[in-house]
Amino acid sequence: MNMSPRTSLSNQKIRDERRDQILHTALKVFAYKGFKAVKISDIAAQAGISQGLIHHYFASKDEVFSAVIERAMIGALAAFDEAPGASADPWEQLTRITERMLQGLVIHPEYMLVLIQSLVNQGSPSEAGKFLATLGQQVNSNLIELIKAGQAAGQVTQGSPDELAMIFIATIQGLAITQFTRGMFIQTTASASANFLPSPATVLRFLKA
Amino acid sequence: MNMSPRTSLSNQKIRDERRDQILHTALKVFAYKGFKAVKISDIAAQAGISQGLIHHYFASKDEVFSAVIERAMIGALAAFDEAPGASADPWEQLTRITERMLQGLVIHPEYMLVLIQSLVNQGSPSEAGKFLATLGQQVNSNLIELIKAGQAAGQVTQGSPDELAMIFIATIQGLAITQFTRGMFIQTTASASANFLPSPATVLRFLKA
DNA sequence: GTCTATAAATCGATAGAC
DNA sequence: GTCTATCGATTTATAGAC
Repeated sequence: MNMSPRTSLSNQKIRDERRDQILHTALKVFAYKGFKAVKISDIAAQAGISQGLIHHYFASKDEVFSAVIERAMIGALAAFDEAPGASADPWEQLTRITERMLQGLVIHPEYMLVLIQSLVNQGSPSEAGKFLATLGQQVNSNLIELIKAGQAAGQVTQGSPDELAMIFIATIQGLAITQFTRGMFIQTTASASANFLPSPATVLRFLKA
Repeated sequence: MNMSPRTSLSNQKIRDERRDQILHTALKVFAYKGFKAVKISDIAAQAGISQGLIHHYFASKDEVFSAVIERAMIGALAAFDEAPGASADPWEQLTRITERMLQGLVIHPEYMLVLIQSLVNQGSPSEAGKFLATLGQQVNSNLIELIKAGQAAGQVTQGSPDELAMIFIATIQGLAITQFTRGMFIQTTASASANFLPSPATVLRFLKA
């Protein structure tokens, strides 16, 4: 079994790309249909490969889903990462994080949707629940710290930081659903604004001191 | 076929009760697992009856789900119904509606959850989507009218009523999810407030003029 | 590495007994 | 009105060819 380094590297690259391709496709499919309603063949068809090949890269449907959830959760956490020359002003940070999340909902609604799918459906793979619980706590505590800092600076209204963080997360999650179901509840009267998400300032209004 | 009235009435009562029992059980099961993940046998087991009996009352699984969605949607609309001696003050009405919805989330989280399940999952029975679209528009326009009235009275902040209504609905939906997943993200530090929903006043803060 | 064919399990729906 | 038994269709996962 003498493999040249070149072949070995080449194969590894193909493997990585396929794996990535499968996860990328699976994200969209799972986000719109939920774990149980998705058939392996759905992902395969959308990715333009065979059912069998997916099982070559992932042992089971559960494993694909868990990998998708882990990715999405890490993406959600990334919204809290500091930009290079970021200010330390709490309110500006809250605004920027909200901005990122709202933009994320417009550009890649699948990330938040698949998380909601996993949250809402008992019977999703238990492995996926682990990522959600662990990384969800990080999101929550990051947010609470920021709210406390904002309160100390007199920018954020007084009140339980836990309660305020709960509403913030709830609003973002709810907007993801609204974004997804856009078109169902739109009035026939022309109202262009109904087609877009609210501004960060509007979302954060309930926090303003 | 000479049936005495008494037997006929008796049978009808049994039929109505069974049907109600099935829908009541199905609501909970569908809310926690989503349409596709639910087996007819799950509902049957939870209701203490046989699989076959469910098919005796409903032609298909789709039909059970649609009936559940219709019930839940009518329940959501009911939050807008006027109480007997209700005031005409817009802000008071908003507060009362919010209060009812939040109480509903605590007492019967299944109603909102099953609606979210149906909203989020493509591949739910199309019949169910009809109820959602029709009744969802009613909820939305009721809310928008109330917000406009509040703005005219100087109680609600200026801004697009559509946008504000969107955030309100998003927050309620998101809180339903939060309520459902309570326990996953609770910090180890003692914080009793993390176990409860926010007050109507806090939820409505973003609307306050 | 990728595909086709198939095995094995699951589940919605039906048929018929009580 | 209710239950048990079964059919038929769907779908995950595997086996083997290319």
